[in-house]
Amino acid sequence: MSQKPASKPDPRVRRTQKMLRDAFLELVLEHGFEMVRVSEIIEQAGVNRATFYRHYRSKRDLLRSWTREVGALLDSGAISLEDPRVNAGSDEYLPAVVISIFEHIAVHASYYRLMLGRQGLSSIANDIESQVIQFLERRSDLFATILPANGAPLGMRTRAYAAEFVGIVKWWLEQEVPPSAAQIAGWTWDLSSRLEFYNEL
Amino acid sequence: MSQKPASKPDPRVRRTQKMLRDAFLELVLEHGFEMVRVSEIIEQAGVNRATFYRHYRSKRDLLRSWTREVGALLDSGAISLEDPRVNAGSDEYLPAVVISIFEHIAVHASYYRLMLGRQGLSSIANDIESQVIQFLERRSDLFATILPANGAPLGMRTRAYAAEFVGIVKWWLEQEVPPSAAQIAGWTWDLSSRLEFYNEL
DNA sequence: GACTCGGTGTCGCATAAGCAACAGTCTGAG
DNA sequence: CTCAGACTGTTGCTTATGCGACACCGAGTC
Repeated sequence: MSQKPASKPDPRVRRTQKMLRDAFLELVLEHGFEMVRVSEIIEQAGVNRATFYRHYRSKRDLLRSWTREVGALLDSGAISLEDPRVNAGSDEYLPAVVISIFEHIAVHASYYRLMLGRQGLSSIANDIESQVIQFLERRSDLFATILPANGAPLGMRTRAYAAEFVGIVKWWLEQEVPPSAAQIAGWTWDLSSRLEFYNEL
Repeated sequence: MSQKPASKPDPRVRRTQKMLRDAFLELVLEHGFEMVRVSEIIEQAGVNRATFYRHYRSKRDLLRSWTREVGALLDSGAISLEDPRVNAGSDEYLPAVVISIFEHIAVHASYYRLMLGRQGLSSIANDIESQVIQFLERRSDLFATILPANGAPLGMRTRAYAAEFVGIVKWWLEQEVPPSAAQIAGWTWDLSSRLEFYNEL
């Protein structure tokens, strides 16, 4: 879909990490983070104890390593910023990356609900927001030009937009009948454009 | 469930074989047996080519090896012949093994439909029936006493019962709303007891 | 014929995963 | 206190898998 030859790691590694994460997710959803034991994770995943510790130092580390991937996912999705598939003919410009990010979240909704839900692990939610911030800062070359400026420092706008984005995602994950990824992406983009509106005052 | 310490094979082996079988099943259902290439199987399964050939000599071998397990599954299920969990208090005696066999089939219904369906691979269907026959012969010590005799040679009764059983399974797999495993097991058992009825004539 | 081309099957080497054993920590029961 | 049990990390060794390379074989195609 979006990742092409981006340095393939060993398939065995991807497999076991996926098994461990799936098992972990299921157990946390069932019993809560604190109650989950490493021994339960590896049993559920069908993975050896030694193998678990070759990848993670603890269950918290498993969580963090997953969160770290958010940044990588954002980066890989950002490739499609030039992808003109969205609203190519429309007068509204909506970068495809925004949609693909929400699509990614929709696919992994159970993960994100675990991390960002109301009773979720707030420390992890902070980590995720940090990833978003760092992404925006990494790609400030892109967003500084795309996102309208209103005189406020770029750093401040970055932080504001990151927080706004995470807030929207949290709201989205709470909806009974959530709007489509494209729909929410459009609204999100409109919101970010309000800076331009202020500008015109 | 039914297998306890029965000589655990390497988890990695079980995993890759399951991945290969799942991929194979999906591809055969989609394109038919002949059209499926080994290279497609391994790609779908995410397994290396060399690994495939370490387990199977060809796609036919994959199929056969799976069929061979039918016998093992029957054997492992037959352990529960003494298990009195079914109809323990009823006047009807229904060996638990009969139910567990049908439960097994229900769980793997997609597999069995592939093998035994009308447009299925008849050679494999024959293999499966052979497995059932061999099972009944292996455990003739059990079934010779449980299944009523009517004077006909044991060999003939074995063949008749095996064919009957496979026929029932085929019918079961065709039903839109199939009866429960317990239900079909009860009927099957009743049918096998008709020999007793003939006896009383 | 020679020639790609796509698929098959096999090899040796590198590495991830499994396993069994171990010591360390904590908690609760006696 | 002491012991037992459960869980955690860690370690060497074994084994299965991944990988790349290779030869092989049809079926088209020039």
